Amino acid sequence: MKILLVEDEKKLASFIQQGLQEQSYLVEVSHDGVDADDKALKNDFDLIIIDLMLPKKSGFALCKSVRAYNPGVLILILTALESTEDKIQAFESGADDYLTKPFDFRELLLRVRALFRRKATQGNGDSKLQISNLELDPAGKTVKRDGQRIELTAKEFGLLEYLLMNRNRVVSRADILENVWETNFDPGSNTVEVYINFLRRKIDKKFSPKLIHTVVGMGYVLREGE
Amino acid sequence: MKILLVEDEKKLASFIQQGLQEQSYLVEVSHDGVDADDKALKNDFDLIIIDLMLPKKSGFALCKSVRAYNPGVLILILTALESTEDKIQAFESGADDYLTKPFDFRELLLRVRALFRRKATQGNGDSKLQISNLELDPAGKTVKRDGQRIELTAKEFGLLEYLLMNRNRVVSRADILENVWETNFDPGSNTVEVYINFLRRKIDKKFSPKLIHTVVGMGYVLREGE
DNA sequence: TATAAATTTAAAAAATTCTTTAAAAACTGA
DNA sequence: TCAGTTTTTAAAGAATTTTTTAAATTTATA
Repeated sequence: MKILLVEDEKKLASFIQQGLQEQSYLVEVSHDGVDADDKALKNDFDLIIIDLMLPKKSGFALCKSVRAYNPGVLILILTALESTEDKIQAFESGADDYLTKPFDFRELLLRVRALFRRKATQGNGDSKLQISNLELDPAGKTVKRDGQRIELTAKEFGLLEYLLMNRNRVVSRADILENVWETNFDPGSNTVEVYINFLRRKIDKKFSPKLIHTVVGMGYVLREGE
Repeated sequence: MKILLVEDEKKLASFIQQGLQEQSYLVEVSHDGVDADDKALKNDFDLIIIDLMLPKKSGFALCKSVRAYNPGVLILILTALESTEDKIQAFESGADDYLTKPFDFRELLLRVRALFRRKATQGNGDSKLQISNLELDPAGKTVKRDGQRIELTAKEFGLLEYLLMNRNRVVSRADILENVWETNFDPGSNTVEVYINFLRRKIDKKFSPKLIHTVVGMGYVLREGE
């Protein structure tokens, strides 16, 4: 994932850059609006993080211009201003999200992840996920097994989607909690187990082959073979 | 996993030490920056937890110096200071993560685990491992011999994966304990031997050539030749 | 070859992990 | 607010895995 960070405060920029790189994102930094516009045009970034207060070209202007020639890119606005006015203007300029300084780095990370996730489920609007006779449509939020529509709640859907994105891969409870529940910890609760059970009841019980398998001591996996 | 804890407040240090040891991490404690620097140079720690306020040598200085001669080690900074300035400085000094006091011990544990996980997944492509007609898929946690699926438990799988990563290399019982059981000591038990035999029964007994070999007095090795 | 050390094997005991159910808590929408 | 739904917590029992124990076997060496 390639990210362009546009921030003129150099210390903050390098702090954010480092943090993102540790999460193995590819990060380029630009310190003013004109340079950023240039870089954005030449490279294919997935996400552009823009500080509103920029030299040479305002964040809003940059946002608009980038959006004009690249409708697909994600844009996250950073700013010291909390005003509703500014939020509105940000979104009107084409931003996808908005974060007020000062912020906790973890929060930035959360937003970034959420944006990518959103894009991922959006981008393949027509590419449904499937395995065996189970089909999931991320756009329409529907699930079918043997052509038969199955109703899932939001969490159930999220879990199934995650398992499906990782089919044939064993995912641990921690992986699931992190990606579906978006929390890293769980002091001894069994939410995941319970939801696996919910899913099994709905998508596996009356059908064959069984798709959800538990791998004791490791996690769960969605696959056709035993 | 070996951890060095650098914290001058002795009560807090021993509290953290105890908590980490209960999670079976190996923990050494140092009460000042100079001693810590010394220890870090002589031993091969996986993680160093550093309190910023230290006698003799500041946390930042320690962090930098440790990072200079050991780029691979993980560093977690503890501090009473909440300022963004300090966070930035911490990351600039080469820290991997940052935690503000007072903290819930479980949160510390979380961070520690996350750091280890991050480190582990860095070099870890999910490419399959194989030797002769034995194949192991780290992502799907499956093992095949002659194309035939073999069921292994978590520990058996971990052991085979380790042997496979070290194929043609004799690994001692101590190596195995450290890397598969993640403990360095074993008060006169034969767990490793027992597990080697579980594995032999499952992956070698009905197949040829034999792959697991005993090197008396040294350990075990996975290889094709005798 | 005899003896001690190291390794293998099998069985049981202990510990952990999973499933399932039920009920409490937290949301949601009328 | 209230009823219905969804999500989370809790707990018991089942299933499986891990560890221990101890005896049998093999290997090294004096």
